[in-house]
Amino acid sequence: MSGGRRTDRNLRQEQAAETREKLLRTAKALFAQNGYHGTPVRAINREIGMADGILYHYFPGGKREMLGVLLQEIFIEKGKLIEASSEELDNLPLKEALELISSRLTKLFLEDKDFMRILFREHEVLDIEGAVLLSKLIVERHTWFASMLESRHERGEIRKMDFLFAAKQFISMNLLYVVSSIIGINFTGTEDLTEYRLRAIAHTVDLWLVP
Amino acid sequence: MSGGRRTDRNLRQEQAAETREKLLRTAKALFAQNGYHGTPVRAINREIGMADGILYHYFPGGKREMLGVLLQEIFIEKGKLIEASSEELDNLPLKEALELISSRLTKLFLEDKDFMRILFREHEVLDIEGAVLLSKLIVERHTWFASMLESRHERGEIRKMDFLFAAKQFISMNLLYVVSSIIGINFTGTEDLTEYRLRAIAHTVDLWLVP
DNA sequence: TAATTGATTGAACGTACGGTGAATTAATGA
DNA sequence: TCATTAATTCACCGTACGTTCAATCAATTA
Repeated sequence: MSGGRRTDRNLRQEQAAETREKLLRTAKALFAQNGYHGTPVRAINREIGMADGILYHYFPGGKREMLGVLLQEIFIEKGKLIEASSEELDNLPLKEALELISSRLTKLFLEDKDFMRILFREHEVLDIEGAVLLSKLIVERHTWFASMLESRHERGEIRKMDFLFAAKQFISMNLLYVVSSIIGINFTGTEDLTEYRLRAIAHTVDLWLVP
Repeated sequence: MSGGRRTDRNLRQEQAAETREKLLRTAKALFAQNGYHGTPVRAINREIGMADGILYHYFPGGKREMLGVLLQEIFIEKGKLIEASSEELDNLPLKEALELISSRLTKLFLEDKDFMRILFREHEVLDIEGAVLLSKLIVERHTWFASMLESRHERGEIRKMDFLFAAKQFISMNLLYVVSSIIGINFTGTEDLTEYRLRAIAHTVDLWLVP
């Protein structure tokens, strides 16, 4: 109207993309809040104030396709986080290194806690191997962490031990808390995550440092 | 007919109890196989070859009531298992004691693995605090285990450390494997449970024994 | 302006499910 | 034998859900 020609090439495309994006964001929020099975397609449409058919215009595969798209999104994001600055860890003292690893691992899962719950509680709805991707992510960290421990041993910082298992143990302890909090069953006897993590690290350092 | 008086007091009661029991056993099997939400009431009735209304005759609360009954059953059973022979552990060498604890913990969860999955994946269907009971069961083991460690330290068998946390760590490592296998996501990078447990124990003993 | 394209609508479909209740059947006790 | 009791049947209800599609509307283009 009052504006000039056309500020963007096509308004339609732009609005369509916006609608699609709104659908995705709303679905993610509702999935997080009520779970996948707990979220009717209608609730998503209603939430953005559009009619029932709209979701199938953008996602012919329906609800399931949306979940797939969202999971891929999440995994790409997580991948970036965990890859960040692997080498700087080597130069930190054991305690700080453990602290960093622990906090990253925790963040990795808990920053999308409500949504991640779908992976744990409803992952049978996925044909794609979301679960496999996730466990690969973790298992690869085991060997990576173990080799870090080994080099620390060679530097004389920590005692000799089964490094792979030490890595598994440390990661397990952190993971169990996270998994517990995601599936809603407290296995660790702790409410306060930060305190738990700090004590876990102190305990581990105490056992690992050369006597 | 050919038999004498009446071998049992009342045939009706007997058959009714049998029907009720058949319903429970069938429900447990189907719940384990397909999950709670994945098991229609009709499937249970069809499986025992009876009509649709029958389930509500014995369980007015429907499907949900059945799950409640089954969970109580399971928890009573588990309680008995974990209580067994606490003191004999004290007299075993560290390695054997850890082995026993680890195997009991594993058995506790895995002997009803398929059914336990409901607790982890669908426990939101329960008003009753099945999850709370379960975590209590675990957390109480932490302190029990920690005090066992402390007395071993006083006997000079193991080094000084944060005993509560040592207990948590050991139990966590075992639990994570079990939880992984129940929810179907491999967090431990291991397929063979027995080997995993043995190595975990060897690693732990190595760290704990007095140098 | 007129034709075209595709985004959006909303009523409707089919199905699966949990649940109900009056009718039926068979065992029980008088 | 007959009345009573309760186990069992099954047709039926209401609802929630995922999904479809012909119709409508608005933006774009010729």
